[in-house]
Amino acid sequence: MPVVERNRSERDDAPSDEPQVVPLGRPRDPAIDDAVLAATRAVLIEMGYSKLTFDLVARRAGVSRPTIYRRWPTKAHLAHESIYRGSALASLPDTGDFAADVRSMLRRSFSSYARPEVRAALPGLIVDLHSDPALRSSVLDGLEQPVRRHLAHLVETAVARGEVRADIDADALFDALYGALIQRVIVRGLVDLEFADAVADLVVRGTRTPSKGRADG
Amino acid sequence: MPVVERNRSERDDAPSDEPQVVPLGRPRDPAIDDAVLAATRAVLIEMGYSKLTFDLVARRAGVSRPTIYRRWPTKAHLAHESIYRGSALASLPDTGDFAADVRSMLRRSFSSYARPEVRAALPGLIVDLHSDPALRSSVLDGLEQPVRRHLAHLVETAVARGEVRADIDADALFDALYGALIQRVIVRGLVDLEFADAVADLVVRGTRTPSKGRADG
DNA sequence: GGAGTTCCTTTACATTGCGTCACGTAATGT
DNA sequence: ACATTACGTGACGCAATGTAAAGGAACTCC
Repeated sequence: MPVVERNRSERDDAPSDEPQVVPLGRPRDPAIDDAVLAATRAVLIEMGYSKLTFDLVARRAGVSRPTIYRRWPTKAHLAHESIYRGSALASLPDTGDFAADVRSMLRRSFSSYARPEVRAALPGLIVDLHSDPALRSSVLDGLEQPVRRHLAHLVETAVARGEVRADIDADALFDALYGALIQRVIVRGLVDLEFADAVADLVVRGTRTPSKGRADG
Repeated sequence: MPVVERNRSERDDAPSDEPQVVPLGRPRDPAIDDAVLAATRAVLIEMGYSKLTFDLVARRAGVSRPTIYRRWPTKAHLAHESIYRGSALASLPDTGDFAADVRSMLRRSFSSYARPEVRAALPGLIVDLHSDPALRSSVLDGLEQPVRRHLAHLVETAVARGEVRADIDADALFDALYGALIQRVIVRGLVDLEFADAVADLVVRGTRTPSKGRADG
């Protein structure tokens, strides 16, 4: 689900009902995509986002610079797609146990953020997203919005069960949960899974209706 | 309290007991410092951190490029000091009311982060701090550590009063509170003070000992 | 098989920011 | 006067950017 509008359309597995336009000319070499993205991840890990350059990635991938430009218009696009691979965040938990579901969501996100290339790329990506609203919205639509919406759903049903206070704002809750995660893993560089559990526990306690507060630890 | 080691030492108001070394030669023009930092803030707001350039700041401040290099070695140093001015975070609240103190802390930090130049600079600064451990530690020592320590003190006394559970980790609590704030204000760009209050309330509720949970909204 | 199209590489180019230097002049202290 | 530092000007080599031209390669359609 590439966020980027590639020059050549219809390369992806989207099973559209369109008449399946077969592209003309020599096809792109898929091995080059993989090599470039892998090289990008390697450079991100070893040198960080700010020292990531097209030239460096090109040399490392054994590919020419114009070839990379043909696929990704900016460093942000390149870095984003390089860390997107493997972020299979499908199948969001919905067991009916609010605390367990929140904890599970946060754990999955934690393991995504904990990857070294993600830790190296995210802050720089956030900077660039500020100056490219188009990329920003497509990144968010693809990655963040589904999770945000799912949390809103979990909150809604938990409120209906009387388990969570009705004045809880799911949007603010998401920012609190994921902001904490980002601060811990990305900014501070600490990758302790216990933190994710602690934050989930803390926040879930905070959302509970006072009457139904359980007394366990 | 500049985080940067300037070339010319002892320029600041630190009332050291040293024999007060008077610098030789022509003194630095303080007006240049102000002009450059103001220009930096302006460029940050108008163009963002990634497009902030020594040349741009120099032209805007009516100053030569080498003059800026003489004072600040890197863009990160320059940006940091430009947003540091006015971040008077002295006098941390300690009234004995845990909830009120946490809320007060977050509100103050909120108003710091809400400044447009801070919002524009922070993510880029975080990136650069990753590749410059020296700058990183001096920035954190000056800005974050005092707040972090103060929160630890508040937690400690609240635990002693039986108001907060003993297994609460103050360090994790700080990351949760300030991560949420950063996510909301810096990453998402929303500057609603209500969020700061909501997060403080949420987290404080989560820290309470079950037995002493109050039943108000 | 040929035409048309796109991919890829190589080489090159102008542009921009970086970081530093040398020079001349100005402003302070001893 | 003298040493020392600050500042502006102009210039330098370096690196990355983004683009372009030219030539061979791979593919589809006719």
